[in-house]
Amino acid sequence: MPASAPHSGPGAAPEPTRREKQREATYAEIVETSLVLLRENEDLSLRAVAQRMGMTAPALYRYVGSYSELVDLVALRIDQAATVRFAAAADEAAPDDPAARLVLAVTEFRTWAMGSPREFSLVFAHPVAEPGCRPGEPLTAAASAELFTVLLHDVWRATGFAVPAVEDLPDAVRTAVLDPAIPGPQHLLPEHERGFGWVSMQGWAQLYGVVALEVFGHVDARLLASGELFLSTIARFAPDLGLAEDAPRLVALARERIAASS
Amino acid sequence: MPASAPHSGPGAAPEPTRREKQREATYAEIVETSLVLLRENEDLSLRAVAQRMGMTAPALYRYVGSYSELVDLVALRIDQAATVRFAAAADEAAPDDPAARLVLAVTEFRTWAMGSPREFSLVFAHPVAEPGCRPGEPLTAAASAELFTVLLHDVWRATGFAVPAVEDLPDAVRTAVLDPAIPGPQHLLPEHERGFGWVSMQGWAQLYGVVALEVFGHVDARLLASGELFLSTIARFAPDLGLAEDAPRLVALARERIAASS
DNA sequence: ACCGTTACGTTAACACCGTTTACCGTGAAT
DNA sequence: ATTCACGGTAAACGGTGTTAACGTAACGGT
Repeated sequence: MPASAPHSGPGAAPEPTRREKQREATYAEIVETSLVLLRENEDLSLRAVAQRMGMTAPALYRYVGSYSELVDLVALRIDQAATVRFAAAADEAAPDDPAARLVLAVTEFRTWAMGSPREFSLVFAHPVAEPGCRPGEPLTAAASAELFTVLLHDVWRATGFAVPAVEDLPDAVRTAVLDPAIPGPQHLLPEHERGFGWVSMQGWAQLYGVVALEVFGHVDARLLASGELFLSTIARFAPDLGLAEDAPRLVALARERIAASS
Repeated sequence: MPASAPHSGPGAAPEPTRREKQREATYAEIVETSLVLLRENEDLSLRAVAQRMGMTAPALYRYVGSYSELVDLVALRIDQAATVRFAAAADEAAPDDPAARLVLAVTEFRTWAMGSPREFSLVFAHPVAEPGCRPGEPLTAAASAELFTVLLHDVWRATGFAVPAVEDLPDAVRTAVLDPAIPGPQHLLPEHERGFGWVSMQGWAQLYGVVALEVFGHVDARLLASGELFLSTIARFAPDLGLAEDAPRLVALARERIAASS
């Protein structure tokens, strides 16, 4: 370990050397080139990425250990990029309207997924959990999940919807809720309010479920295009979030956004 | 076209000649060999299938037009085989207990999916809908979907749960419901009762969603193993099926089955 | 019973893939 | 100025889907 740079006190910034910056740059270029390939509907391969960068395939092995490692990296990057898109959608609503913010974000999630099915598959339909992955480990590609959790949390603060008591939860749920796998505001909650995490997971299951169903097309094509299945999912979940009164407005908001993006 | 066989009246059975039977046999052997490969966690490739059959890869092109066509065929076969498994699970309940039959079948669906993630992915996380697929076309690999529709229909006949009026449905939903993409008992319903199809689709979305989420592991691993997310989905949907009173019993039934299979 | 046609299988080859090996120039560090 | 790790290359191995050319055996009609 080169303690290299002078004038760097212990714990100071890593002081990236020229080599390191160069390396970091090509690292980023590799991932970015992969994104371009996906966007242009060509298949992602080491040779294709290398060729677009003016390199040869074996050179990439100086940066990634294997093809699947590249895929993991790309999936992480996609998740990040998509998340800023979701966040931007949320920001189209007023800051004091957390329900609208949540609805806009999840609607953007659906729009993005249906417009970028390859990317969606890479991030959300991948064998993310190896059997050897020990339980309780934080999930990868969780930036979007964290965003949705935060937005849901804001709704909770606004409506104060009912949340199950921690002691009433089944054992497995309680231990999972007390030690969340997704980073976010749950960690700051007092233990007796951690039931919120359970509602959050159920909501995520609803959202992921209907979007995956639509993306993979296991539903009537006409229904799919209209987005009514997605809208009905929102409408059905709204009451659990203390938004029974707001449901028509929120569904209209989502419907409008879907219509605008098609 | 050889009108070949003698004594074959018009419209009679195709009277399969020896060649045709032989062809059909190898056709089936190809698919069956593919299933074995999947079951043994080896990757499905034309060469691997051919080798196991004592043939060479190009010979398979006499039967399938391409690799992806083989995959489609295998997916169809998997769906069929899995469906008989789900039906067998349903038959473990009394014939006059349609709610239990439905719950056992969907629980078996989850168990199967988590035990055979490769097969599940092949059938349910595949680009089933090409952009050129015109709307209203019957879905492939719909045997399981049809089974669940039938079971749900039996529940409806028993409990008579509320179903939306056809004229109240959004346009896209109404046209889809009046001309269902999934074969099943909906076709026999009078038009004013076709709202059942909408409930059926919503239920399918719930089931598919939570199972896909669990299979692809985008949820806390401990939660996943316990199956509580799946159970809560059942509990949440039961009231919509007129099974509010029955919910605890049905959830207990599902929980018991999950515990037995792990 | 013969013959032509058709179906079914082979081998060889092409283009692509991930991955490993051996080699080598350049640039940073001592 | 020398050393040496880093970042690149070309060549090669085994694998994939796919096509072309070629043989052979079985069927159908006369």
